[in-house]
Amino acid sequence: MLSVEMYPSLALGPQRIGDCFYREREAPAHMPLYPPTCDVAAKALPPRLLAPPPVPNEPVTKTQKDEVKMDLENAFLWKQFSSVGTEMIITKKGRRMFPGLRLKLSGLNPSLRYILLLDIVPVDNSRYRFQGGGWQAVGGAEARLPDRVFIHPDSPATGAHWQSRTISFHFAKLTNNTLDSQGHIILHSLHRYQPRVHVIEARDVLRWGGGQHSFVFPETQFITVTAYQNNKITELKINANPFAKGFREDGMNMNCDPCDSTELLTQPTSTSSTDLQALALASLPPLPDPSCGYRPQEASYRDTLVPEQQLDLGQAFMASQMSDISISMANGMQDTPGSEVANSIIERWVCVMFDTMGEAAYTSSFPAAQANSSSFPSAPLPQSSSSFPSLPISDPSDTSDPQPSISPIDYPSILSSSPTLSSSTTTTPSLQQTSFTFPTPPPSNSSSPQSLLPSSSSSSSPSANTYHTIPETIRPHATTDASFPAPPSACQTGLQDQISAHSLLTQPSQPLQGQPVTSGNNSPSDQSSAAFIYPNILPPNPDPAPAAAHPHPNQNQLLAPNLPCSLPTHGAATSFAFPSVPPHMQNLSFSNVSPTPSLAAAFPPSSFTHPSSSLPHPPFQPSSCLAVPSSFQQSVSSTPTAHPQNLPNPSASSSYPPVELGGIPQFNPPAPYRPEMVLHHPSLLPQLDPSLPSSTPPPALYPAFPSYPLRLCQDPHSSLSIPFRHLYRQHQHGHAHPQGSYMMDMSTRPMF
DNA sequence: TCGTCTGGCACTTTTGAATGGC
DNA sequence: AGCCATTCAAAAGTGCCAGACG
Repeated sequence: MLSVEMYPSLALGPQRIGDCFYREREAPAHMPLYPPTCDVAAKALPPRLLAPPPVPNEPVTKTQKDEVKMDLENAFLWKQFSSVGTEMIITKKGRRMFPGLRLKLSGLNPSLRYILLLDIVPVDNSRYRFQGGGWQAVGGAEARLPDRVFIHPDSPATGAHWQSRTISFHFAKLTNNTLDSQGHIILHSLHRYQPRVHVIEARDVLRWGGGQHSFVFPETQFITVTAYQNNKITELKINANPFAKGFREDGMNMNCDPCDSTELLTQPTSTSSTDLQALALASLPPLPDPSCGYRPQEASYRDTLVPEQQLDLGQAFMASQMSDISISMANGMQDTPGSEVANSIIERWVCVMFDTMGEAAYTSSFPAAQANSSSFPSAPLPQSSSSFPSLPISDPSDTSDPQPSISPIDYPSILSSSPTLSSSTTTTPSLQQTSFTFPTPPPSNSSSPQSLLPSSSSSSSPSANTYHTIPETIRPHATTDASFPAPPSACQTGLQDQISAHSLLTQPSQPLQGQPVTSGNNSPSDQSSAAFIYPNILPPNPDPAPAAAHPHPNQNQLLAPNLPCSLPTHGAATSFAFPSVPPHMQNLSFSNVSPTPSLAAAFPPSSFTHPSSSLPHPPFQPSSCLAVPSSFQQSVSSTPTAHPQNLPNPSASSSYPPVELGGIPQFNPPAPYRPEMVLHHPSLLPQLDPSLPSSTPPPALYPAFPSYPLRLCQDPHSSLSIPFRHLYRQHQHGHAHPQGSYMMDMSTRPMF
């Protein structure tokens, strides 16, 4: 089982959230500085502070927030890699991602502060092997590793800050070292992952956990490797990565700054990314199908707003903490015991937040993912020629590309609600629905009129209103994986692409996802046969039916409920135990949650099941569920209706009772330093495998993962200066860190 | 034997300190 | 003394390769 022994790093102070912050500049050699721990606060933290704010009795309808839109600026580059089958090197010391995630945010409230998180979740429950020029699933995935979240160094920062520059997560590193103590994101080699970005409001020091938006860019899926398998990928990396310049035959120098976490936007579009892409692409073969050309820059995924959670921590507390955090807070820092408490509280809050986030992630990210992935293979839309997959993009400057580019598809936000924890003060229920805008239309998608595409970058883009959805569903295995490279059978026209949110919701129910996987198909042999051919090899028009017919071997297992929280099948739904979480915390934001329909929509069962997570965790209650009110759970679990088909209109779906957010006055300007933080949180581990039926608990491929209850442990290192700490999933029995560090204590997790 | 992983290597970029000039 | 620009060395990132491991 997972335990501290197994993951020593988990117990390390640095791992903690607070520790996650470090100042890049200050640290020599880019070594993360782990400030002193701030555990003391925890000890000092008065119980009352720990207690979550009371849940508002009545959800207040919250005005729809501005739609938050996120664009993947270097989507073009990602697309290039995706078309070949993106591979990411992981090393023991940690390896940066390339391409990195370069994002542009819009729709944020300039005055509010937001935290940006990056997490990487497995796409399916398979292990891959590069064979015959493609990636094939060759077996079950390995036991899931501690989940870590990378918090953007600039976090928290104002909406104006985020929107004024290109946001890059290049600092995030991937490692295969399960004992990693550097806070890197731990992944298994030869597994397929999907990065996700979460935007969380931090309205004020006292109240964090406002609306949450999660974004998934299907083209950013990748397979982890310790050495590149596909020469094409190597070529792309060498051509596009400045650090690999030495390997270029032509010595082409790419103009890009790999190190900028955020790039100030002097222009509407980040030139650097564009230039980079252009340069990188220059050497690349042209895309076969221009008609399907999509404009990464313009494309944007729209997230769904996650229920807001508020924690009313208390100003004094928050102020002190924030100051300590070195996050410049307007309120100034008070060096008082309160600060310590604040830290602890924050950590606690983070745990909770992530729990809720997890849900959010499910809602937003999954849907998107589904849509996306599905779009490739099973996209309902007509167009089709999906040349997308393996075709290289010829025109580096796709922006300039005269050819019709596919307008970004806006996916209806699956779930947008901001259930606010009712703080003592006001609670405004806010449901927000945002649509997902898929930056990259299904790969092969046909050209959609540009006009249709709202440029994500432009704040003015009206896209917010439109919920365009791509009816595609993601399939974890074989054909479904197509999301990645797979050539979509059809290209979407912008108009066509625009699908009502409702349709989006319903789509999940479509054949692919909805269809239950038969156990018979699960045989290992089947797996190999059904092997998903990573990128190119996918059949032009993957037939959903076949996919269903040849589910990944693991699928059976995958059958587990999509949502961790929705594990009712396991019977866990109601039984969640969150030792560390106060009861009311659990109920926090969701008390008002509207009935299932919305939830179901948000979390289509089929679409979310992640084999690894879901399967193994029978009883498991993801921490993500932590914040979920019982009602929510019930809805989810009880709502088999979750099937998209049954789902009500998306708009309706966003029925979460809004949690009220306190308006925090001012966050100080972003801290000068670049703190990085990695969190372990179960909640953020949604399952990307849509195809799995939620209703039936899958047979366990792996020993079931027990639940991951959140547990706060005291950490001797208290560093008031650091607001956040890494949260680790720890075995429930997890030994409290000797030093008493706070950790996410995940309930027992079997070690394999 | 095969597949995978690891560490070292050469190369490049980035960063910060040191230096010099104004 | 302060500011700015330039230079240099160290650190870090990159892919390649040979060897080790299971």
